Amino acid sequence: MDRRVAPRTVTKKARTQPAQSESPDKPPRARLLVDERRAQLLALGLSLFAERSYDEVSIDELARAAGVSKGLLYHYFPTKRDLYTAALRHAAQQLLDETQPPPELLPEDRARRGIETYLSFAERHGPAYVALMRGGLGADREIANILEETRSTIAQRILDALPISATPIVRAAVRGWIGFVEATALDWLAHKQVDRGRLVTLLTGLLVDVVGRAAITI
Amino acid sequence: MDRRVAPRTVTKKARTQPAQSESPDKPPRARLLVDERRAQLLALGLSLFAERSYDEVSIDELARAAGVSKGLLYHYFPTKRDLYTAALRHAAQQLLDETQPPPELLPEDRARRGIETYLSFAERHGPAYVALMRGGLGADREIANILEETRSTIAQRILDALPISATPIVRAAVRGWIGFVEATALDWLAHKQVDRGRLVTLLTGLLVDVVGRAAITI
DNA sequence: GCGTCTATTGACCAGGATTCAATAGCCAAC
DNA sequence: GTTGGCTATTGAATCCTGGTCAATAGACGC
Repeated sequence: MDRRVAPRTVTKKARTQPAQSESPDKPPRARLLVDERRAQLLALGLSLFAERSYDEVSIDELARAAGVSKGLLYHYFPTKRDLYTAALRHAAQQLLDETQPPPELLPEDRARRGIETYLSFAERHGPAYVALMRGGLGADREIANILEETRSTIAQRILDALPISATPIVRAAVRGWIGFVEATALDWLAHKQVDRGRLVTLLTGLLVDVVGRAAITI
Repeated sequence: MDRRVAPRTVTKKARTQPAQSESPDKPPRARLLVDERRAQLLALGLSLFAERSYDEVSIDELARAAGVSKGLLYHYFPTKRDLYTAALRHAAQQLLDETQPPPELLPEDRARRGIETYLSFAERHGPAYVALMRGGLGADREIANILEETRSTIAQRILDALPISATPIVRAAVRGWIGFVEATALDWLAHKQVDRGRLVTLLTGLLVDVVGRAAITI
């Protein structure tokens, strides 16, 4: 996570390098491709917002860390919150991608594998995962939507793999189970008291219980 | 939810009412008892923060809605966030109080009753409950702590009522179950697709499943 | 009525989000 | 290799909102 952009586009020619010692080390304007810069800012935002809360991270800090002017941030993201939500969306998508289990596996294995990769993601990204899930920002619409969609996508994957029809109660149960997974993942990250394998086993088995009980609940 | 304080302390004497038409309707300073004022501001804060996110509600708006100067808010709450957390804490405590089931009931009935009152609370307070749970504010420490303590208290209640010892995995499972309840409650509020009684039955039965499965998970 | 206590005010300040006209890399055409 | 144009980038100015503080004005006891 290098917080300073390597002025690679400059190295080609290294022209207009006045070598004036006006300021100790003032890197010349680094002009990147739009996509590169956007990706850089996104990644930086993600890493900063993962460690500290939304308004503990100022635009100025963000800009300084990126080695870029404040104005440029606004060129890429119309508002601070947009940067935040974009970063969140990015992380959420990454989570969805990684936890998509190979379709050739048997249903039970798919479930287990999905849970395993989910926990891996949580463990690997630590604070970012917490930020993603606790996502809050005080019930902000946009944020809530991102989380909502993410959960919804996961729920749909599960429902699709189920041999029974997705009645409202089954659907609710699956949503609940996702809440269960999030809660235990968070708890697990915080305390690391239970063995990872046991947790996976518990979660997998529980999915069966949950769906089963939902199906027979009158 | 009247957003203007009735100047009740003034009605006693109604003195120094100059009746000058200097401004259409400028209510005289209403001097309340500290506790009253504090309670009023807390309630107002809760209602506003329940509807819109933390920084969509400005101090100015809060003050205007309370019919009070900005400075007074800061007399009662050292910071905007303090007001927010105080309101949140208040709501959380209320939730805990209401969901405490009568101790004379049998364990199963206690569980059922607790869940019922929990859902009632969620239903009755609607947006406030959502704000409480989604509470985030970007993983702000203080906020997270309030939610953490609330969940922890509920978990402890359950663990105390359990006939088995609270091993780490059982503890984790109970935490997970609480996450399950929150997720389904939120979903239920949003869609109201499943019958309340069925949901209670599902949640109650699941608590048993969860604890049982946790206890036997190797 | 008068003095005291303190709840309340409103003008002020500071810091951080946002805007925008001006600047400067890079590329292509000559 | 110079010139012109496109646009990524800047930084100074603005605006908004959270937070401060000395001054004001209800209530109450005397």
